Amino acid sequence: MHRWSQIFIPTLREAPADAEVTSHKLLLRAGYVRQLGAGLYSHLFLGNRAINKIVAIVREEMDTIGQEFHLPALNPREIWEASGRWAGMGDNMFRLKDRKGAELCLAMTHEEVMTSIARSELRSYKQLPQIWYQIQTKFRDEPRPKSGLLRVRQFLMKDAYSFDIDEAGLDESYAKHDRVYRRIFTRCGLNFLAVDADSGAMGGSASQEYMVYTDAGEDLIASSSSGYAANVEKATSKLAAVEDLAATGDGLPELIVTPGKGAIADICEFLSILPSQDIKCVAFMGTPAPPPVQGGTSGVIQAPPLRPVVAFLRGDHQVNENKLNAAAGTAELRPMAPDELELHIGGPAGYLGPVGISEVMTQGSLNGLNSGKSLDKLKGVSRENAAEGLKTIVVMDLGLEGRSNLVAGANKLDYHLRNVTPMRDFKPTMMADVRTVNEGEPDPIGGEPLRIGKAVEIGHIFKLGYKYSKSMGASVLNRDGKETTPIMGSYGIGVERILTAAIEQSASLFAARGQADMYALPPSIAPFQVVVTITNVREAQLLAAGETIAKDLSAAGFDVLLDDRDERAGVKFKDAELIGVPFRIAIGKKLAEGKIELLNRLTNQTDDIYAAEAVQHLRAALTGQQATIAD
RNA sequence: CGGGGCGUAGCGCAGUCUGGUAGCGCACCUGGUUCGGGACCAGGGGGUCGGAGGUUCGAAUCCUCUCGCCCCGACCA
Repeated sequence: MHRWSQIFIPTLREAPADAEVTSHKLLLRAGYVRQLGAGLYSHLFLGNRAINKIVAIVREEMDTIGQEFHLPALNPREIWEASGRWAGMGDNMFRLKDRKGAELCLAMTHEEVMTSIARSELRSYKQLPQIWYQIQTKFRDEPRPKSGLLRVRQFLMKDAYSFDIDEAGLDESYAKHDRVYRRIFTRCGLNFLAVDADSGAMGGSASQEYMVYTDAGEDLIASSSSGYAANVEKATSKLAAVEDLAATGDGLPELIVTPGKGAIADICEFLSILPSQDIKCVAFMGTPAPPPVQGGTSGVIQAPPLRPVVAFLRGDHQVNENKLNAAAGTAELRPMAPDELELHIGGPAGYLGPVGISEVMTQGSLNGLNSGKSLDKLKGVSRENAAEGLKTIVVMDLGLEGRSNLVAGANKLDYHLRNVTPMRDFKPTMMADVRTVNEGEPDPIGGEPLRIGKAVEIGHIFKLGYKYSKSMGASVLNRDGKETTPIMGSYGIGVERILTAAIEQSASLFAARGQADMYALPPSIAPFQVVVTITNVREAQLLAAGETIAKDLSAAGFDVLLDDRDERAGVKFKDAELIGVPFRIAIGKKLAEGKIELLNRLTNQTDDIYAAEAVQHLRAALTGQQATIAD
């Protein structure tokens, strides 16, 4: 039992002006944290208590599948060179030198250290599988720390790594983590979603993120009631059928004069067609993605040429640059300049179309390009940014598949074409899903409308494959006595983000009830489960009753904070609310009838109960609140 | 790194344009009244105005440089 009169809980009536995000304001006002610098926070008593409760849950659940380690946060340069990430991490890694001048870094993650242990210790398939985890401080020199505890430069992460002999083993380790993660987040009282994540250009192995919907989040996710959930970077949807236009004339592409109708809205109005009957063109120059396996390169490499990447989509669709990057093998896209449009497509902005692009790269050439082979060049071109004359990568979105008689730019100022039918009138390098899903579209599995919203990522599980075990040379002997590279997975949970997400989630519920800037934490992670508020400590009976009840609750195993301060009741009620403790017992006037007041802040329900029955009532309220954990 | 904003008491702010030696609310300390929803009265403590340099008789205020923090974007295994 803790006495409020003797502990340090610096609550603030007003939030510092620097805090903008709800959870940030509340964490500061409630005295959970204080800021030391950009992306650096001190956890005070309450904050640390909440974090410790989260850590305890994570540990308890992780111990059911893995073994806890504790690795150094300070790492020598060598192991990061071995994996190729000393250079790859760039400015995001904190680097320093020791007194001898040896280079070190503060680890952003621990694939390297774990793999180095595996490399030197694991010898036989009989030792596999292994799941090793730790709960430890990570350092990342974020370009822009923000949103309180959401994006910081030093934070607690539970990171786990699995080593298996084969893919089937990895699948199992991955599934174990998925199961355990769901239990952890459920026990922490979060309303979360597991979503398909963009596994990036490398490898293409599976990856799943655990997200909590909140406006404070930085990711956009799409989900539906049928259980579909995906990061918008990757999400897709079913498309309702669109009625094609009837052919005109001989049914072949027909040039029409459309002066000043460069915008889709204008051309649609001009021709009385729907945007879905028009072909949109989005053109980029793309920086090639790095090759799949990185070496420990330290020399200067000549930058590979930019690639002309042109996407054609339905007029009412938006291009998704992540998907387009994946399709074109690029890492970054910038819009084409007018002379590049002319060069690679052959038309002016506003009148770009797929018909008549003379130099379309073939799928085969693109594959070759992505594996670092031959360049499929366009002859006789000289412009610095013209990608050394690379042929144009034309990507047709699947939303155009099977369509006919569409309207498209004619690659000629003030002209469009009608009767454009994909595959007959033009052939792209490839067809791919490169559009962004929209709110309300039917999801691809159950056809239920998609909800799109911001979310914060609280965990991520990832099938790493052989990237680290191979580059760092870990191997074991298999059943046949042959050297075999173990396959790895890595799995992370952001501990502070669980706290932040829980506050955001609760605050939005309170806001919906009309109570601004209020929240209550789930009992499992709240710094205290209950506050016993003695409304007036100068009344001996109230004080004595409060002491007794707090002692009884404490003896019964609850985390109790006794507010024995000599303050007015209003101040104490306000503070009890601010610190987000889910239950409050008020000892006041009704004690004359032997009664006290139990407030469940999660349900906003108040009950008068007999003082002598406080323990049983709180126990009942707590179990009623405890989320059921399904296995 | 590009764009924007802000640094004055623990927190929120005014004062800066037009230079004259710093103020308000909350918090804090003392005394009194009050006591179930951030009390009231009286008295009090606390600030080299982010830092450095310059202009001036005189700088929170003008000029130069610099540091820090926040927001948008870029970035974010």
